[in-house]
Amino acid sequence: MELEERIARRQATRDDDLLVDRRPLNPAVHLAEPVGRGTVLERLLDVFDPVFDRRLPPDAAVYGPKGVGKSAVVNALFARLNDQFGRRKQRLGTTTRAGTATDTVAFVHVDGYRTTSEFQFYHRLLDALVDESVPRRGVGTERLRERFVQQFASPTRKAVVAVDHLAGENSPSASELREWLAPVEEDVALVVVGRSVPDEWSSVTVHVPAYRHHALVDIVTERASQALTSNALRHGQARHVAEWASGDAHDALAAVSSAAELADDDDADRIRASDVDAGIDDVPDEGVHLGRVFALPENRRTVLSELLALDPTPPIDDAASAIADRSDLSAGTVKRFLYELAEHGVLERVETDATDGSGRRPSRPEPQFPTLPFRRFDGDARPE
DNA sequence: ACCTGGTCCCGGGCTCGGTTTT
DNA sequence: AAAACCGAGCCCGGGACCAGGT
Repeated sequence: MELEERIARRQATRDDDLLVDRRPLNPAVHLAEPVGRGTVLERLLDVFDPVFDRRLPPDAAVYGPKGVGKSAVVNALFARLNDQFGRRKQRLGTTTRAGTATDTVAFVHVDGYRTTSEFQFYHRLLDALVDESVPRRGVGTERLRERFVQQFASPTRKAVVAVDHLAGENSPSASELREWLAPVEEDVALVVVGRSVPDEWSSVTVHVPAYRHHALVDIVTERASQALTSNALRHGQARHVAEWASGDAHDALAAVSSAAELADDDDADRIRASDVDAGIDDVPDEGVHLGRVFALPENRRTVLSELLALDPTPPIDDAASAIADRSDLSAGTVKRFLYELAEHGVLERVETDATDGSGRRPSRPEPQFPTLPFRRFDGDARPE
């Protein structure tokens, strides 16, 4: 920790709040330096080894269960490698004459949650590769693709593109990505990141295993020490949460974050057992990652936060009209959003037992993500 | 048979960048 | 140079239709 940070923390603690800085506990935000992922990093560096000779590495699939730091590792590694081997961004349409510059390999990391169409795919890549702003509207997909392909007109220009969160409901599939990259397949390597290896994947694979217990305890302890006053989270509590999360850092951080907020709201001077229990309780089994919720379009997120304000959750129809009253969306649209979110696993429809009259029984939309951290962190610390 | 919940899908409007006309 | 126009993707609204329960 830097000296300045330490001093800032002292100042912040003067009002003796338990919670000094909640950001390190945000489960959707990765640390610049991944903890406990040494072997995975080595394995990835093996795959990317050709780049040290300025050659293009092979395609690769990075896979492993939820919350084990796949994105964290790829994100951190790509940032460093791009600093090392990527060239400064260049203007659209200008290419360096062959031989006047050394070969460069740009490393670009895009999020599949936010990249749902071919247009957006090229847009994000161009945004990372060129200096000037890339139009979001008013220009066709065809045109963007041409500009993208043009980036690789120079034989010295290459790129490694990582697409995160593959196999999400709206995320593109590996075969779609291959199609989109087909015009530049000689110059671009594709790295896919997801829960499993895509079908018919014939290139390299790198497995990211769940965190071991002690590694997860380290992560929780490290982040808690940055976020809270000292000893606010006891070691036994960290171990307890890590045990419960069984290797899933997202769930563990969500639980600790909620526990800290609850304790802080009560002006407690340390996290109590009841806070930990409540924090754990707020994290659904088999829920979705908060990062995925934060990646939703703004209107869906406002619908979600309005939904959380309704307690207890009413049946979908009532919920939709209540939310519509408080927003500028129509009840029909809100209803459709709720059904879509349930379809994508963000909400779960729970059948009510109300049997008023005839017709099919309605269901209530229950959140399938940690709601306390959602309320605290939505809007801030969103990448891109 | 009838009712209500749930799914699917498409037209139109919005916004923004590019292009043509004034 | 400014203004008017056009066309791109995206989002909302809502209708048509299907599913499940009495």
